[in-house]
Amino acid sequence: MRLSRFPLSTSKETPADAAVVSHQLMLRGGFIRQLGSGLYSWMPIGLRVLHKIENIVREEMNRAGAAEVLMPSIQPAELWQESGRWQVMGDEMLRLTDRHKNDYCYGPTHEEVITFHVRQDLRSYRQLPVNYDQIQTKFRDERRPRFGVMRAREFIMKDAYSFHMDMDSLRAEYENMRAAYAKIFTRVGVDFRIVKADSGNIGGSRSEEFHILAQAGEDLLAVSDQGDYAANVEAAETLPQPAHGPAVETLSKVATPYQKTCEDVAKLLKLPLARSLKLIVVKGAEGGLIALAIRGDHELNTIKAEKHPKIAAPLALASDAEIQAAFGCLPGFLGPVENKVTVIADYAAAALSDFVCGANEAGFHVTGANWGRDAAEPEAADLRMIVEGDPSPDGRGTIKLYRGIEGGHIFQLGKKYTKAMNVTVLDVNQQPVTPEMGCYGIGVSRMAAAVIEQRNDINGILWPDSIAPFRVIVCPIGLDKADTAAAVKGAAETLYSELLAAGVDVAMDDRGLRPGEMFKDADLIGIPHRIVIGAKGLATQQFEYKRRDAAAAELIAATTAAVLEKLAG
RNA sequence: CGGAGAGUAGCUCAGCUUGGUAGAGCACCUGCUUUGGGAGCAGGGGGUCGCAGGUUCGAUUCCUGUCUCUCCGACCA
Repeated sequence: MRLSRFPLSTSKETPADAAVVSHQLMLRGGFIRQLGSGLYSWMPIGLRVLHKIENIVREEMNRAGAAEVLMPSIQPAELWQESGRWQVMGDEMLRLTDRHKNDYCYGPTHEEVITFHVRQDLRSYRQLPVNYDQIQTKFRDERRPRFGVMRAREFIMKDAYSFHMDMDSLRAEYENMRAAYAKIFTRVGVDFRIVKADSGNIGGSRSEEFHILAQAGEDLLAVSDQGDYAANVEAAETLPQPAHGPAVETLSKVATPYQKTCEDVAKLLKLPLARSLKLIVVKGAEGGLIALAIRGDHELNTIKAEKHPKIAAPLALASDAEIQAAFGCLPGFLGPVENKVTVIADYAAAALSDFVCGANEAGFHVTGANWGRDAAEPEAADLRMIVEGDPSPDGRGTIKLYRGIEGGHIFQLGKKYTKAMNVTVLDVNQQPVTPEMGCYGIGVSRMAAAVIEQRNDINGILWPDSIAPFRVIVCPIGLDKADTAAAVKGAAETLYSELLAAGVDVAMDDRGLRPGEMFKDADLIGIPHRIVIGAKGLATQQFEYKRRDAAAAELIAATTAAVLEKLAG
């Protein structure tokens, strides 16, 4: 590609609205342009990157035995009503009505559509297992789109859906996809980590996320410093603790007129925060209220809470009025002592003795509270967010927290959709069987941003060769100098055409810019290899070669063969 | 959805408090000069000041409404 004909629009200034480095560099380099909140166009240079990522994904999916399809982005409401998700998805799903007043949505995902097609086409166990994949545009009406294409509303996703006669087959395909994903992430050139995940409203049992480690990541990951344990904090278990110690202190009421939080109470009483206890009151699965007891220095994990059989899902906090009626005071002074609401305590909270908690009376807390003596021994459960320093749930090492960008997510869905949508195939005994299902997603457009988060420096992006918009850029210098221009131009043109002939993805910077501008642009847009051709070097039959990530340039022989050798190494 | 902020030239922003019909830098165009890290000089083009009302002789400026965008939080395959 000749840059003189390639619409490249770079900028020196950092756009005001971009908060993270990938968004800033994608805008400065002209990779994307914003159309509206969470809506981005991929400009020519950006689309080259996107296509390279897509091609890697496509190749590896193909190699792993998936069959590519392309499904509509607009989907009829009926399918979503069948699966039950027309209600569940809420405002995140963009709903549309056509001229006949029929309801549709812009697909946020495609479980329903593929299941519909499978129901049409699959009759026999002989047709299974099968895995359909597609690379396609999704729309999710995020409450708060941010960070450019990292969390856009419209985005490109590779999704895949597999169908199986039994769980063994599903598990095998899950492993197959897991391995394919690892290859994809490796080829794209990112540092990633596979972590245990919550499956969210998509449903199903086993699920893992592929995270690209980066400070700008929106997810927190709990990783053992010794073992293999790694999980999204949403899904990271905490371990049961030994039974609490004996009561030593006597229960006494203390005035805490202005202290409503555990932090404030602990500060006032000069006690460690870890000896305080808070109650979070939620609705029970069978109606009524349930009080969740959490240690003052811990945080409730709402996903764990709503999975508890006694707690209503989705999690619903009790209203102030309900709390007033049940406890006789408002949140800020609640405690398990002398109350009639069922308490479920987090393992760590259940292990407390001589703790501080609300007195169920506005303006007062109690110290020296003990389970068994002052409050009924509670049911203990895993309810809290894991924190740094916790023992690893697998018993090996200690948890450290990292930030990650979710680049992929794989699920064993089981029969959730095939059952809801009445899919059956005949087994060898001519009996109808509801197939098991798996699904596997990669955020293709997000991946481009995630790579930049990991690979950038003061001058711009450092693309890996595999997804760079161009692998090499040829920069002829001094094209306006009457005496040497012809020689420089000739050498550059020869190199350019020979690289093209050799199948190298090369850009020729024939825009006639000054050297500084060419170098700044090449660095900003992250071309991994740069060949500079100038009169100086040609005088000694040399080109200058510089890797984007190298500190300095080096001189090489002024031949295409020498350049190819550098690219190979 | 709660809180905060911003909409003025392609971009980054000033001007608004105290009303008198708009500026800078970058970018762009022309010419000259320059050619190894976003050069220099000279000249030039470009904005119904987000939109709609209101107040006023007069509104980018004051008032009201509205739309959009961003940030923090909550939320989220």
